[in-house]
Amino acid sequence: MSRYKSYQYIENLSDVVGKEVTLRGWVFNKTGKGKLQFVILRDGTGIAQCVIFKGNVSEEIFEQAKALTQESSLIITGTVKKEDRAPGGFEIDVTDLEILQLSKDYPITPKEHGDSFLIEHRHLWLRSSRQHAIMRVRAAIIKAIRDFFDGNGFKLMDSPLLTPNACEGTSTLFETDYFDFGKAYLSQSGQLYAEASALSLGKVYTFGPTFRAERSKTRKHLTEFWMVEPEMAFFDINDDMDLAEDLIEYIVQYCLKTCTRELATLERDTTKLEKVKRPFHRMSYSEAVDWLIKNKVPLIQKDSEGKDVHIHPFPWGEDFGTVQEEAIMEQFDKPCIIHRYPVGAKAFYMKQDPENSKVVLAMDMLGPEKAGELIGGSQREDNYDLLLEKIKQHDLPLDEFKWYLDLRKYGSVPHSGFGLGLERTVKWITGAAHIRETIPFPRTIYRITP
RNA sequence: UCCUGAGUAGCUCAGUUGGUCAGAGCACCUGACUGUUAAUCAGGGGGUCCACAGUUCAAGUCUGUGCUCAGGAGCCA
Repeated sequence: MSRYKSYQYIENLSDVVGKEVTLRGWVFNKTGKGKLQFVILRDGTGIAQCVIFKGNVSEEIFEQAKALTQESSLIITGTVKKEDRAPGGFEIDVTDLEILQLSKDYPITPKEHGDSFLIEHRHLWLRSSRQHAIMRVRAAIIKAIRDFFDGNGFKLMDSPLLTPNACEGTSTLFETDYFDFGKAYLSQSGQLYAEASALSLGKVYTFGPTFRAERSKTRKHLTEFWMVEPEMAFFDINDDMDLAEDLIEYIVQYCLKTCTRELATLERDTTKLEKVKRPFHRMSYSEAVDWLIKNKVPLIQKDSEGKDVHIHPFPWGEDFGTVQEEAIMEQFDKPCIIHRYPVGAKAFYMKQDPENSKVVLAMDMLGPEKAGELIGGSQREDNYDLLLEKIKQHDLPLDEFKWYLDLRKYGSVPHSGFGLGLERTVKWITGAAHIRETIPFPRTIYRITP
């Protein structure tokens, strides 16, 4: 057996009550009272209280214990006992300890800190209990996503990150100058490639980072974020919405089951998450507009002087902003899908509704508790001529989309898909105040370090 | 890009109408303490009040410009 397999971790202490163990970790906190020192040790899997009593160890060991500082690294040996007074529920009666490195002036104290101080110390902030819990929930959500798709006949088919053009034709792209043949861009969506993959493997998903050079500066936006995008041959918009509901229900229920301790650390009200069961709410864009009009929610626009202008009643055809989405979601305690948006509000590749040429077969899933847009998806335009027309209308470079049009030329089928924003999902489930807490090292418009 | 707000000790902040106004708590150092949970008690060190210019007898405080940060709009997941 290799050596590391015998390492004892705090999360498994319940198996070794009464035995002597050796733990490796960092000083999370320390308090003392004369001849008695309490060291809260963290090892990545949890925290355990280690007690050093002057009478039980050599003078040298006791002096070392007294000198320990926050985030010093150490190896500690002692007997495990169950102790309700101790954080974590177990206590180590220490017989020996070895300091690996004594930390000095660790910047993040157990007291309060401001947002910008913490984000500047993100590399250390990750060690604190809330951030630790959020990262564990993030890992659980990623596992839930992969388990869900792998268990339902999907194949992982990753899309390239370097692309020759904008997927949705907007100008919010990061440029690179490396290639001799001209500019290349960082991908803002893997969808177009996922469509090609779906026509090979049937049901696929692509899961990776995406990049948006939008100059957004809010607690819901990142410049670099992760997105999972399933794409399914033969799925229509209704299948697409059903799948989105199944996925979200699975993720939330998986987290409730496996992240009890983390959600408790985060003081998340889990009764709200327990309500996230199918069927979710659904309404068409037109029904949503009727609701906004009935409830006197205006369209808010800026005039030439930058002042807000409230427009009553909400005009059909305008896209929803945060005000409209939050107003609609206030009445619901589980997600709501809004579908069949006006043609002008959505991307070029979305299929026109055969029953109403003014709308496309698009759908957005909004989360409760001000979670915002979690999912955006659609049935794709599968008719060659209509898609060609749309590409021309949007002034997109036809050369770059030739391969994409081929998908409608050689065995075109109805197909659908959607994108789920990973960090927005993490933010919602953990109740994190800001999206930058939901990714290990956030990239935003004014921050690239650490 | 636009709008709003903030910048004082390592951290979080107070500082009134311009005049003992360089302050507190925490962190750190020294000492006391056998049950601490953000321990407690006593003592100690620690400052480019974001920068520059201006008004004034006098600016942390008022004015202007700049810098940095925050979160909201738009855009989006």
